[in-house]
Amino acid sequence: MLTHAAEDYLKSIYKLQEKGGKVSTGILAEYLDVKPASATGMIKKLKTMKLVRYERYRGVTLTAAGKTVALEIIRHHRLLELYLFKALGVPWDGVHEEAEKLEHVISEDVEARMDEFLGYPTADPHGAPIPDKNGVVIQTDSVPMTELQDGQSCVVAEVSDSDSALLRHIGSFNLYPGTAFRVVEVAPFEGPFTIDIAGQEVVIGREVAKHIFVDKVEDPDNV
Amino acid sequence: MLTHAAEDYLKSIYKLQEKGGKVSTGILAEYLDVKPASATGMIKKLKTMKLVRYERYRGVTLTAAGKTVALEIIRHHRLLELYLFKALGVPWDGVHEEAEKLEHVISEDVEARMDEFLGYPTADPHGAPIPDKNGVVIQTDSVPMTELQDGQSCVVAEVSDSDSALLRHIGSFNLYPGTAFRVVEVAPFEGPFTIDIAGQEVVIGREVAKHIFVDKVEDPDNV
DNA sequence: AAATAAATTTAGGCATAACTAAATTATATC
DNA sequence: GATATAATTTAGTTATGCCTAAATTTATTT
Ligand SMILES: [Mn+2]
Ligand SMILES: [Mn+2]
Ligand SMILES: [Mn+2]
Ligand SMILES: [Mn+2]
Repeated sequence: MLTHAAEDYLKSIYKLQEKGGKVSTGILAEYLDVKPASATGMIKKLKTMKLVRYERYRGVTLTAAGKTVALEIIRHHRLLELYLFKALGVPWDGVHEEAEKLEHVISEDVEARMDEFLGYPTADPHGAPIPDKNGVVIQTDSVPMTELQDGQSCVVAEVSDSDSALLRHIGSFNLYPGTAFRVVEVAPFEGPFTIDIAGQEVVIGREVAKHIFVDKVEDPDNV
Repeated sequence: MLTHAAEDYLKSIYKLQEKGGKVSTGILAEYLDVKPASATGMIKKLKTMKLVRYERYRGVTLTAAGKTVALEIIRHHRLLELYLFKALGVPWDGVHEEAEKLEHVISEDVEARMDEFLGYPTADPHGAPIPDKNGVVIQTDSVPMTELQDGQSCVVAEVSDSDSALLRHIGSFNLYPGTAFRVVEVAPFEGPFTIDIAGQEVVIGREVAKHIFVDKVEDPDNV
C-alpha cells in the first residue's frame, strides 16, 4: 500500500499537470509546502514504483498507473466533500480540510456507499468534477469570471476550494455553483465587476473574480 | 498533537485496565500486536507527556489526562461504528475495521454532527457504551452468556467486536444487542447452549457464548 | 565564452515507530 | 538461598518522510 504522503504527491502532480503543463520539483515542493529536496526524494521513490516518469532537472509526469492512483484519491476527496456537505451539513468552507485527511483512509466500500447515497454525483460542493469509479473525469469549458464582458449572463460552474476565508466570502454573495447572474458593469482599469444575482446588485473585486469560474449562457432577456 | 500510534496505545491501556486490572508491558504489546520492546518505548514517551504513570517492571496506568484522551478516541470509534452502520449501511462486521482508521482523523465538528444525526446515542452496534462528549461512560452489569442457567431469560447487551467472522456468525442467529432469548438447555461437561429466540431453537457453542454478554430478565412466562 | 543567477540534487540529520538480540530484573522452584 | 524460567528493558537497526546546507547543473546575461 502507498503511504499518505505518496498519495498526496501523486494527487498534486496530477493537479499541477492539469493546470500548467510541466511539473518541476520546485513547483511541486511549493504546492505541497515542503522543501525541494524533500520533493526530489519522494519523486525518486515514486519512480522506483513506476508511478511517475522522471529525469533529473527535467520535471515529473504521471505514468498511467500513477494517474489511476491520483484520480482515485481525488475521487475520494470530492465525494467526501459532497458527502460531508449534504449528509452532515458541514459548511462548504470546512469540507476541504476535513476531506484532506479522510481521503487516505476510507475503504472502497464506504466510497461506493457514499456515491450511492449521493446519487452518483458528478461535481463536489465547489463545482469540481468527481471522477467516476473508473477514473473518467467530465471535462468542462468554464472560463474565469474575469474574462466576462458587460451584459454577459452566466452560471457559476466552479470555485477555488482551498482558501476557507475566500469561500465564506463568496458564499456570502450566494455565488454557489449553479447560481445564475448577469454582468451589469465591468469598471475600467482592471476595476471590479458589478453583477446582478436574482435582482440584487453586488460588486465583486477582481481578486475574488479570479477564483470564480462560469459557464456563459445566452441572456434570456435578449432572446 | 498526538500521533495515531500514541492514541492507539492510550486506548488499549484503557481497555485493558477496564478488563483486567494491572496492565503489563507484555499484555499491552500482545494486545497491540507489537513486540514488548516497542511497547516499552512508547510507554516511556507517554510518560514524558504525563499521559501515563509508569515504573519499570511495575506496569502502566493512565493519568487523568491520559484517560481523557483514551475516552475521546473510544468515543470517536464507537460513534463512527454506529454512524457507518445506520447512515451508510456498512454491515456490523465491517464497521470496526473502518472506524479503527477513521477515529484518529475526524474533527470535533464532524463528531458532533454524527452525534446529533444519531440522536445522542449511548451504545455502538455491538452494544458497547459510547462515552458522552465529557467522557462519561454508562456502566452496565451484563454477564457473559456462559454464566447462564437453564430456563434463564435475557437480552443481548453486548458482543465482542474485533473478530469479523465471529460477528457474522453471531449475526446469522440474530443475536444483536437488544435481542431477547431464553436458555432452553445447557449441555453438561462444558457443552453448548440451546436457546430459544422468538420461537426458534438454536445451539450456541461455548466459544461463541464467551463473546456474548447479556442482561438477565425475569421470564415473562413465570410471572 | 565567462560569469552570474536560479533551480535542483546530494549528503548528512532528526523524529517516529517499528524490529531483533542481548542484558537485566523479577518470580517461582527446589 | 541458589538456580531456573519468564518478563521486561536496553541497545542497536531499519524504514519513512521531513529538514538544512553544500554541491551541482541548467539557464540567462554580459
Ligand atoms: Mn477508492
Ligand atoms: Mn472541492
Ligand atoms: Mn472528539
Ligand atoms: Mn464496536
